[in-house]
Amino acid sequence: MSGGMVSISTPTLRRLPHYLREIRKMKSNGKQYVSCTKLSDITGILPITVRKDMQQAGAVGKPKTGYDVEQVIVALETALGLDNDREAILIGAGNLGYALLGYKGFNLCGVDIIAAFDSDIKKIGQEYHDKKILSLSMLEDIIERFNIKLAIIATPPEPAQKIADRLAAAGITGIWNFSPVIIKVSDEVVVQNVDLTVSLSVLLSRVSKKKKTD
Amino acid sequence: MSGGMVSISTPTLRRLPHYLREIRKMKSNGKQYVSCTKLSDITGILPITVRKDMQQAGAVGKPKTGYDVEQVIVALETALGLDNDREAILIGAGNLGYALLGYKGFNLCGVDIIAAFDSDIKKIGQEYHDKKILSLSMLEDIIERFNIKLAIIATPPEPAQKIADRLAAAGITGIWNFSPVIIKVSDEVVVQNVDLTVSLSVLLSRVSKKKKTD
DNA sequence: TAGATTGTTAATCGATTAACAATC
DNA sequence: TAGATTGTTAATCGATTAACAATC
Repeated sequence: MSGGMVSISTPTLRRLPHYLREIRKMKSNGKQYVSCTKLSDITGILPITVRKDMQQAGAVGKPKTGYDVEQVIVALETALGLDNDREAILIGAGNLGYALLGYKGFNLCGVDIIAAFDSDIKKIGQEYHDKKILSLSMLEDIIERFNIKLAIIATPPEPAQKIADRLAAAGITGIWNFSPVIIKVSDEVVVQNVDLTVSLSVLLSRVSKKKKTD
Repeated sequence: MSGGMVSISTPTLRRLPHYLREIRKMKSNGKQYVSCTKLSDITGILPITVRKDMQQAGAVGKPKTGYDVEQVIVALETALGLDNDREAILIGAGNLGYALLGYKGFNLCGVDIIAAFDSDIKKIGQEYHDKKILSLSMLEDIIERFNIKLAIIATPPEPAQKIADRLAAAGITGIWNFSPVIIKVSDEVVVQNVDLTVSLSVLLSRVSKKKKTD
């Protein structure tokens, strides 16, 4: 659909979901138009930044009125790749895996976890949040049979790289990695890391810096 | 202790934990020195970037030999604010909260969750991963009595802002926010967001962009 | 010594912000 | 019309990368 041949920068990509969430709220409140200044007020992001982000997302607005809510939602969803539903699998049904299996935010992104894998025989065959836990030996079979492209790694760090290798070989193109380790994959696979120790460290650093400068 | 009066940039702050993790491994393997090129090989980060990061962290190395493992660990821990232990509380004992209560990564950061809070009467009084679930009405009391400075918000988005207001008023200076909403606080409080919907959206966007350009 | 590595200074690149024109 | 808002072009800022000197 044209519109977005331009590549979207990572900082912008990170802000888009916030706009989308707020605009969806407005839509359900019956609003028809939204302006950058309005979004700026809500999110705390500078109006000019919002405008630039909208531009990158391929949204087109009308001077004075702003952006059509329906249209801008479509633009943002397309830019974020939420426009087509996706099925995902999860590897590692520990504490974090369990929480992710019950996480509702996935629906907002059009993602549905169809199965989870673990190596613990005691877990295999059980259901967590209505999702079946399968043996890791079935990994490739399920990926290929259901043509899965998206995988979530929620294992300890040690097996993460090997799991990633198996996923890539089986045809996975996107890996959401919660394991605190840097995973190396070929260029065809996209890895998005959520390293909680990194995030916590950044918080601690900022807090103690603030304390020092007081 | 001088060393680090210079403020550390966010991108650098994000990379430091990776170096720290790998250098700790080296230490336990008996290594005495580590070079930027070595760290680059392991992490995939450019050597010059590693060197610049080390500089920001206040690490001092020797030409030809590299950085003393013991010394650089101290430097990184100090830069990351991991040098003093911290007690934290958690608000919202749902799926995610439960997982966080059992998360081992906290120890690596010197953080210990001493209690969790929830509004659900059925949960109050129970123990998750050996941590007591307390009533939200006791929030301020516990924070002040134990002089807690760090809080983790793992509630749904709706109550998050109000919780944050209560936390700030009670003396919390650092908030780790897992709720998918932008929290507004005064300048004295540091908020670090872990918005899973944002992270997942970024992944989806990258995957679908890659698909288009093939 | 020679060579590898750190430390430092400069160049490049990209994101943010500012200024202003266009338009409904 | 007047004013608010988008769209666009330019300026600023900061992070990354490159080049090279210093040093063990």
